[in-house]
Amino acid sequence: MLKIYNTISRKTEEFQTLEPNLVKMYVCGVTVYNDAHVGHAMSALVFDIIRRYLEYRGYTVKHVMNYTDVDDKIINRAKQLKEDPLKLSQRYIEDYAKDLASLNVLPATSNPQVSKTMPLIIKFIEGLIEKGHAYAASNGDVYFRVTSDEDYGRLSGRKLDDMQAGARIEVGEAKDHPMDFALWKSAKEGEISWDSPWGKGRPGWHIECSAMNLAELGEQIDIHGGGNDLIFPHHENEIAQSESYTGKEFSRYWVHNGMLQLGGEKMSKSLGNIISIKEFLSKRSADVMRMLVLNGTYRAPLLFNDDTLDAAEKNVERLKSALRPAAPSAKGLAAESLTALAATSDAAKVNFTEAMDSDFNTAGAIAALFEFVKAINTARDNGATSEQIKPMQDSFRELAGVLGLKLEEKQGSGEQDEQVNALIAERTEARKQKQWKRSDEIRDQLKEMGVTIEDSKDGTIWRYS
RNA sequence: GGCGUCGUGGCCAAGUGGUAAGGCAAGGGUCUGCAAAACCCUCAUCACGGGUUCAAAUCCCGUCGACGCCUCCA
Repeated sequence: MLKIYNTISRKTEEFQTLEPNLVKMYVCGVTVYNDAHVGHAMSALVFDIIRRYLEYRGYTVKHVMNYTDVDDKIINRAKQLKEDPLKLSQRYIEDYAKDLASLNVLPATSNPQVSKTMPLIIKFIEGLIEKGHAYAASNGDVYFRVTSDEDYGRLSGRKLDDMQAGARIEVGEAKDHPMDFALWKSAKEGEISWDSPWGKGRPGWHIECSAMNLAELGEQIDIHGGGNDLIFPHHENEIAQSESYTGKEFSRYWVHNGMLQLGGEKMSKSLGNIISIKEFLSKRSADVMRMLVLNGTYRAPLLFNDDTLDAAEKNVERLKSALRPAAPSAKGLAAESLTALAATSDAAKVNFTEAMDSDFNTAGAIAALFEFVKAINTARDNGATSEQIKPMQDSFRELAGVLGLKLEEKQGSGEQDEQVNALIAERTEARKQKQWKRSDEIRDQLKEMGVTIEDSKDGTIWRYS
């Protein structure tokens, strides 16, 4: 039985879908005006892992991730670059899609964009006005009336009265209540805008997601996800809008990932402590980033530093060690040992599922994968043949795949391979002659080429590292 | 100040009532010409102070501390 921690109830609940075997999951994507950073990667990875596990559990997952391509920041950046805002955002949408692909994140089922959802957004706002949940101000802005929603604040656990202390009405705003938020913002001179019943303008941030949800998944969804920095006000406001509009419970489960921490602080554009996904991938592999996430708890802050990354890298290497073949000359394992091996494999698989069922306890799932590693490596050390360990390796690889780990050994060109093989042949000959100096020279040379070698009774094996 | 999450070995981190998973690092060993990898062994009583209970890291109260949100943010 899969259990998921639900932000709105602050409890871990049994997971039940609205429709049998179908999960409708909406995850807040990014505002596209700059390179995405590893904090975005964390969120994308968390929901990729959740999606993959749900699919492994037999669900069909409709995974929607939006792109906010209409926004103040985009407009400002476009102005700076003297580029059309929609072209700019389109450029970064394609860029982000590439980043995600290079992280082995499965593409969402659909990626709606604000600029392409405009008619529904306007219709949505009109509906809210009709129902008395929103009002058009004199300046062309439209606001959501928070006092019209009795439950306002229930996701973030805030009461309207508590929130008013810090609330301010900015100059130029025409709100009835300080906490009212913009559904539609009237356009300033020369800005990109769309026609609406309230004049030229563009939608506020929150209404987009409500509208795209409705467009892609309907009135009710199973899982709504995003970073926990979005709980208030973004998700709170989404709930207010959607439930006021449809009169139905919007999302059954609210799932929020913790923030990536760089030097004890959240990594964010506004703090300027950013490492882009591209920069990261120029130094470490996608598996390492994913392992960093898997090794932690998706809801907790994730420490991103050399120590945690080095450990993640070692973890990945260790997992890979289980996939290596046995020596061709291996003499084989007795039947009873094979039975024990199969039993270990089954137990590890159960542990994996139990961990993941428990609110996606990926750290526990990784521990289960290490059970495989130990069992496979021990079997190999004890003389199992490649054939004998293969079934367990297949199970192991399948589960690693559920977490999105590729565990690929680095590949070289055929030319390189030949060169390496030639050097190894020479070294083997030198070793036969006990010419240790020459042998070690070659080993150093190979190391410089990025090749690690291992000698054993059955010969020398090597790999790119 | 308000709301929320949390504080487990040198580091990362599972575990939410019955005497502490896993990984990294460290030390010892097997293997090796030496290495490397793998394997074996060693390594914590759970921030602090009270309380509930036959029994608590796990529940309750308090203290201290960290982080997030309260303004754009994954």
